[in-house]
Parts: sequence; C-alpha cells; structure tokens
Amino acid sequence: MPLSTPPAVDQKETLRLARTFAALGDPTRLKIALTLATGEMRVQGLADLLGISPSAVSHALRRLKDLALVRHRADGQNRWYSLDDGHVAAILQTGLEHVRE
Amino acid sequence: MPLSTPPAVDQKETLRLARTFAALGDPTRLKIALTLATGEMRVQGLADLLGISPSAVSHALRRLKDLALVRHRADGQNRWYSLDDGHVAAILQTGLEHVRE
DNA sequence: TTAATATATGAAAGGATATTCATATATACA
DNA sequence: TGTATATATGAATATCCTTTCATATATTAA
Repeated sequence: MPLSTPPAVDQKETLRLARTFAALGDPTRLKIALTLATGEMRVQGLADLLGISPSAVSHALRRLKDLALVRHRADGQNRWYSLDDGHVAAILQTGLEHVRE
Repeated sequence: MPLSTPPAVDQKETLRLARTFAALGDPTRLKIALTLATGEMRVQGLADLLGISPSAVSHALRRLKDLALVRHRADGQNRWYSLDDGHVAAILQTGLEHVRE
C-alpha cells in the first residue's frame, strides 16, 4: 500500500513507536500480551501459566504499561491486567496473520 | 477485544512474531520501514535520506527481509526495496494510531 | 580486462536490556 | 497489632544486538 506522499512521522513519534514494537518484541512480554488477549489476568496467574517468576512478570508488565499496551484494575491486593485497547489486539492479530502466511 | 478461548499460538510462532516486532522495534529499521511505506527505494537513497551509512542500511534491510517485512527487485547493480505486503503497512498504521491517541 | 559503483557480509566493540535476587510496599486477615 | 499474600522495585550481571570498519561480491562502463 504505497502512499503518494512521505508519512508525517516526526522523530519523537518514531521513537515512541519503536519502543512500542520493541516492547512486543520480547518473547516474555509478547506471551503476556497474547495471553491477555484472551482476558484479564493477575500477575501470579501469568507467572504460573508462562512459567516465569512473578518478579519478571511484574517488570514486563510495567514496561507494557508505560507504553499503554496494557492496563490494570485493582482488586484488593490483586491487580487484574488486560490489553489497553483495540489497537493492541489489532496489532497482535495482524502480526499473527503475517507470520502465518 | 477479549477472545473467548486462549489463542492457538505455539511456541515457534510466538518466537517468530517476537522477532518480527523486534525488527520494527529498532529506530533505524523502523525509519526504513516507514520510509518504504511511501514507495520503493534503493539502499543509497535510504542512507542519504536517513543519514545512516549504506552498510548499516544493508544490515537493517537484511534483518527486515529475513522476516518478510520488506522485499526487493534487482535492477542492474541497484536493488529497489519496498514493504513486503499489506500486513506490514497495516501494522505500522495501527501502531501509529496507538502512539498518537 | 580494468576501474568504478552499488550492495552485502563478517568480525568486533560498545551499548542496551532481561532476568535474578533481595527488599519494599500494600492489602487482607487473625 | 502482627502475619501472610500479592505485587512492585532497585541494583547487578550476563546476554544480546547495532554499528563500524574492512573486505567481498556483483554489475556496469571504459
């Protein structure tokens, strides 16, 4: 889908976009994102399901949260994480279609 | 967009998807991809436009090509690079929408 | 063939980064 | 209160990765 004009993407926007893709470019964080695409989960649940330490999960979630890829709601001492919006699910979906073709 | 069932994403597919996002997660490669979204270009043209050495551009393009994010057609000693398919443009576009919201 | 141009490639170094470990915070429960 | 549980955080290290530099390959022109 070539465009007729150069994209108006400034440097700051480009760097943020790069950090966004890089966040999904780590296997651990990507697994977390793909899992959250199925519904909300707690840190411990993700750790158990993926076989990663809760600390590593928490670090990963912070990174995803900084870039607005995930969000969470508090519930007592628990935090239920989910994907932040439809864009994230769409990016994951399109990415999957690409690697599957 | 929560799904009703866990996504059927096997380990191999997940790793390839992670490598795909990681490829777009480097500022240099992302700039190249965004530029190619406007049309095909040669290595030298990308190097001049982005202020990067042709060697660095070539390394970046190889990585993008390995993951089927870009393709090229030969033309004498030149190679005209372009985005590989619509998925790539869609991922870039959705990513931009996300960082802009 | 020789020279020139365009691109690719391998190795190495410097910088970025994910995980671990120890600790901190926050909430719930007794 | 004090204890247990859930999560977060900082520092350190070990690993990964991008760029540079030198060189190689390929194509064109002379």
